[in-house]
Parts: sequence; structure tokens; C-alpha cells
Amino acid sequence: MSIRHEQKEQRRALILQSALDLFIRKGYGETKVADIAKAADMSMGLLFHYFDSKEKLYEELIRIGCERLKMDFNFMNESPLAIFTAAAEDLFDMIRTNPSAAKMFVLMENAQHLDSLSEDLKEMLTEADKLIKKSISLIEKGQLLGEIKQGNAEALAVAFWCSIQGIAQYIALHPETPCPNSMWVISILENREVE
Amino acid sequence: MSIRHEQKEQRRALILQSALDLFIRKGYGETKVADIAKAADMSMGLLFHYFDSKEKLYEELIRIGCERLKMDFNFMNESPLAIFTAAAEDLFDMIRTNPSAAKMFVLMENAQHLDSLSEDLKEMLTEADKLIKKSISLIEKGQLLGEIKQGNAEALAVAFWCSIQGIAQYIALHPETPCPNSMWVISILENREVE
DNA sequence: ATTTTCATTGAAATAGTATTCAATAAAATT
DNA sequence: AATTTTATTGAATACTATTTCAATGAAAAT
Repeated sequence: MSIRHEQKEQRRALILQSALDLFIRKGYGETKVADIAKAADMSMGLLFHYFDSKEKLYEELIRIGCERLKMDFNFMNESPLAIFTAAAEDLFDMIRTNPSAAKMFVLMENAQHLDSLSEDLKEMLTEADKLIKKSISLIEKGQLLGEIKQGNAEALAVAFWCSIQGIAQYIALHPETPCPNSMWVISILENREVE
Repeated sequence: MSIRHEQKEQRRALILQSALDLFIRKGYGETKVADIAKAADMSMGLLFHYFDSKEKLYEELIRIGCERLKMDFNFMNESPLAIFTAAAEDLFDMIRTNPSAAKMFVLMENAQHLDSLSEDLKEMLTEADKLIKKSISLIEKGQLLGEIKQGNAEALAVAFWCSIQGIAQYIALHPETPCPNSMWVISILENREVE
């Protein structure tokens, strides 16, 4: 059980990789099974030997994405701005060093708006929105401390997370581009008034 | 020639509006003509009375988007940072006041990665990338003047424009959310070192 | 009032895609 | 070496989505 077993894993991985790239470039619906098979250099028939359906393949990708991208930022002892700084650094490191992680990031975002998705998967995916909601109170705390600039806390949270999202998306689609510095998005939050 | 003529315009507008919303939420491929017809409360047959095909409908939206969103930032006399500030203000005003403009913004971004699109439309759409390229020299100028922080100019341009893109996308999909302040994304570029 | 035009529909035709399957070749097991 | 298992393909099938069309009714023109 060696040659076959190894090849099986490799092929599965190749399919997943090709599909991920196509899904984030063209979207789920415009990506045809034929496209994926072609990108992975195999017949459509064989692809269905590895995955029951296009949807199952997609769901597998989301499951992998959930694994990799799960991150809580619950360092209760640190200051709010330090928590955001650490989170941004982690994400940008991931985006910079691991191209497929950046792609995953985009996939997860896109998947949220897809109707035909099993309920348990949808639940996993509402993370992003929760991230914004969870940030609000942290931002308010930082504003009291004078670390974070004044303004509507929800709008600040949206600005911060969506900037990262937008940048991740660009880097995922244009991997050769120099990756921005994580501190640059921190300046969205940072209060630079002199007290 | 009044009742019919008015209704015709209204229906066309309603189709375009419904389609735009669906396209940015679900993507082109996952949006079925049946969905659009249902959202616009008419039969599929009638939809095809107004538009020759799903693709033509999509192209019409892009054409409208190009009209509305065309903007050069060629104020050669102003300082680089002032130019970026003005551009960000314009865009955020648009996003804040006109929900369908925000949606257009997202549509245009998504459309770039769509294969099946006539060449002339594709050409109109490469704007966004050009925007980043055009910004680079302006950023370098600002860095020399000390207005804009140090760092790779292309990466700064990506950070700036993609942040706006990410925020616009979120607001388009969640119109009830409070809109971030345009100055917040300017702080991505702004140099706050004391000279 | 009659005719013409056109908005509208639902169903039928067409086209496009996902999925299955029977046949084959190659690897593993006996 | 013979047998079983499984990877692989290309064609057949089932399914889904788009597009066309003939029929109907309502507005406009005569």
C-alpha cells in the first residue's frame, strides 16, 4: 500500500488546490467541474472518483479553511490596541508566507453569501461578522484609554477588518505583489492626537 | 405613448437593480435568471423581452458602472496626500449616500476576473489595477515631501486602495452599517513621524 | 369600433453542466 | 501466475438553466 496511497493523497491535494484557485478567481458558479479537472490535469470522471460532487469538494475546502483560520484573540491581559496589533501581525504573516492561506481567507469570505450550503457549514462561517461585533467593545475600551481614535466603534471595526480583508483578497489574486506592512492598517485605529 | 413608455423604463430599472444586488451577493454564475425574474417580480419570459441574455444584462450593468465611477485624480497642482484625501472623500461620500453606487463598485471589482466578457468591456475594467499603478509615483513624491510614510510604494498603494475596496464591499452588502470616515484610511498613508 | 402594437405568460426547445457508468489498464494481493 | 482491487477514461445520462415561442390580453392608434 504505497505507490497508490501516496498518489491518492497527492491527487486529492492537487484537486483541492486547483479548485481553490479557481473558486476565488471566478466564483463557485462560474467554475465548472471541467475547469477544475483541466487545471488538475485529469478527466472529469476521475475527479468524481475523488469527490462525490462539486459541492462536497467546495465544502471540504471550507472545512480546511475553518481549521486553519480559526483564531481567537482573547488575550485579556493585553491592551486593546496591542490585541489588534497582534491579530493583524498574525494575519499578515499568514498572507505573506502562505499563499494558499490567503486564498482560503478569500474563499471563506465569499462562501458566506452562498445559499446552497449546509447549515453547519454556514454556522462556521459567520465568524467574520462575529469578529466585527466582538471588536466593538474592545475598541470602546481602547478609546477610553486614549489608545484608539474617537469615532463610531462599529465603523472603526468595519474599517479595520475590511481593510485587512480587501488587502488579503488582492494578495491572494496577485501573489507577486509586495505585501503591505501590518502596522499600516493599525494606523486606522491608532489615536495620534497629543493628549 | 406614456403609460407603456414609463413602465418600460421602470421595469428595466427594476431588473437592473435586482440583478445588481444578486450579482454582488451571489456572484454571476450562482445568480440564475429565474432568481432575477423572481426578485423583479416577473416571468423569465418577460425578462428576456427587456434583455437579450443574462450576459447582456450583466454587461449593461458594467457599462452603467463605468459611467458612474469614472474618476481621474489629476489635480497636478495639489500635494500628493491632498489628492488621495480628496479621492477617498469622494468615494466614501458616494458609498455613504448612494447604496447602488457602492454595489457598482463591488460589481466592477468582481467583473475583472470573469472570463466570458467582451474585450472592450474588459479593457474598461482594468481601471482598478491602473489606479494602483498610477498611485505609485504619486506616493513616492509624497514620501520625498515627508507627507507619506516610508515603505514600499506599491505596497502602500495596495494597502490604501484595497482597504477602500474592502470597506465598500462590506457596506454594499450590509447597507445598514455605519460608514467609516474617509480620513481613517488616509492614516494608512500619512506620515506621523516628527521631522 | 377596429386594428395594430406590444407587454406578458407558461410551456416547449435548446444548450450547458454535473454525474454516472461500462470498459480498460495498472497496481496490489493471493 | 492468477485474482482482486482500484485508478483512469470517454461516452452516456440526468439534470439544470437559458432562451425561444405561440398564445393572450391590454394599451395605443386608426
